[in-house]
Amino acid sequence: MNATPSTSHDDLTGRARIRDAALGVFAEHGVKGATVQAIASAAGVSTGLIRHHFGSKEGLRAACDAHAIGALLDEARRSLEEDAAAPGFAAAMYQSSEASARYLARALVEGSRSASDLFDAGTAMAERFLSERWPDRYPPGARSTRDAAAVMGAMHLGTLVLHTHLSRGMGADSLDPEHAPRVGAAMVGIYTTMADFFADEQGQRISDALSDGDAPSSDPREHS
Amino acid sequence: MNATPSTSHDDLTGRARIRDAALGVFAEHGVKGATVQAIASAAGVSTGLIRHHFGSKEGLRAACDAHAIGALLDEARRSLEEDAAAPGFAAAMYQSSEASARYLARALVEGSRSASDLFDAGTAMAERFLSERWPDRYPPGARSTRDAAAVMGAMHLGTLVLHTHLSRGMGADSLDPEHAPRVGAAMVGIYTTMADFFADEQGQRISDALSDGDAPSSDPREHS
DNA sequence: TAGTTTGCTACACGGACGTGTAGTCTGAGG
DNA sequence: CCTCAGACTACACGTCCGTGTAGCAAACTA
Repeated sequence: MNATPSTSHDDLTGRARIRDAALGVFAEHGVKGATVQAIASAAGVSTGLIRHHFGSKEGLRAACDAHAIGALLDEARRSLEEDAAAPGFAAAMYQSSEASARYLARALVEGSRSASDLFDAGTAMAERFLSERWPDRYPPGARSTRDAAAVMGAMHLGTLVLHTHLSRGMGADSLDPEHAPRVGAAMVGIYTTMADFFADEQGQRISDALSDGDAPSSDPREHS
Repeated sequence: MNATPSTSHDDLTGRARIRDAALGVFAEHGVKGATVQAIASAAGVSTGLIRHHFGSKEGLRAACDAHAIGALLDEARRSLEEDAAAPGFAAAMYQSSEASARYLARALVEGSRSASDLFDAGTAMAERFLSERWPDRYPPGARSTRDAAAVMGAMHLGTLVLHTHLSRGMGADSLDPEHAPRVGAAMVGIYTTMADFFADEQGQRISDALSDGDAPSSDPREHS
């Protein structure tokens, strides 16, 4: 009767087929853009069966949230309670399926409780990571620390949410496990390269201008 | 009769009010989730007037694309044709209104021709920026260069697309011109800090693992 | 002043979609 | 053999929403 327990003990059944189909259709067209008819067709069942199993479209969406994000969220919260830096969380994110990743990307934009909680958990982990390792630059609880943690979360998840455009630019599916490491490698390269840039004279001017509160004039690509 | 030319010579009129209202409703609920009735109510007009001015819902969407993204796209393309690094483009992005930024964020996820073109233009600028400044690390046309440019674009635009979550984490609207510079400042800090991290012993291991093609095990927050 | 265009509204049509209902089939338990 | 529960389907209902039509009032033209 409850939704979460039967997420994986019962797979291959109609219920699981519907959920997997919904994951894909929701990810591609959004919750509003997806129709139960399209999901039913993709799963090879009738619309009535969806209602039978999930009660309503919103119930199906909640089940998708629980399946695609719930496990990640649990892992993230477990990592936050432990003292050690999260080994399980990163592993869980990596082994989450491509379909779940696409769904999560949509959920982050369309607004989902689970997705928001996951973002907040990631931000909390980033804040602890920063303030434990560089307590002088990122004092725990300071505004600059919270800013940096939130921006870091947004930047990293940006590669997930914008995977369509990212894949187009890379010439390969950025969510495919075969190509995904290229994203991480590129990020490391960007970090070191941009650090050099902002240490230079011109980059320093931009950095100073940003600290003052006005826009720079020659930074290629800044957020809106 | 044609749609694009009258985007700004005629403001304050009903047409402009509809367009501005649509920008907000589309940004908040998505194109599918938005109803012409809701847009009409927000603009204080009837649904018939929307049809009179824009022909259809899709026509209104195209007008929103042209208004919110067209100017940015023109500026980006102009910057790409010139040799100098884009001063006008960054300035245009900064002075684009908050409503346009929200709309662009949605358009990037829901799929819009203009938004995709803008992402590609930004990626092209980033690629030129990288390969001109560090030709040894980022040779023009190399796969690693294209990867880095695309990832850089996705990361920077991630702070725009995920502005809802980012604002929650920062405790202030990240799109508000008053608080937006904090985002840029945080990014600069993250670049320098993470460069230090990846230069360390532990970070080096992660960096090496990413270059090999398998997932690391202790990086807090990696893309899916 | 008559005619035309333009901005705008009210209202109805038709289709799509979420939801509700009744019913069939299969398999397990007594 | 009976029955009862669960999986599953077919079909109808009601509503929402995009679209189409008709028409009014003001402004501009001649």
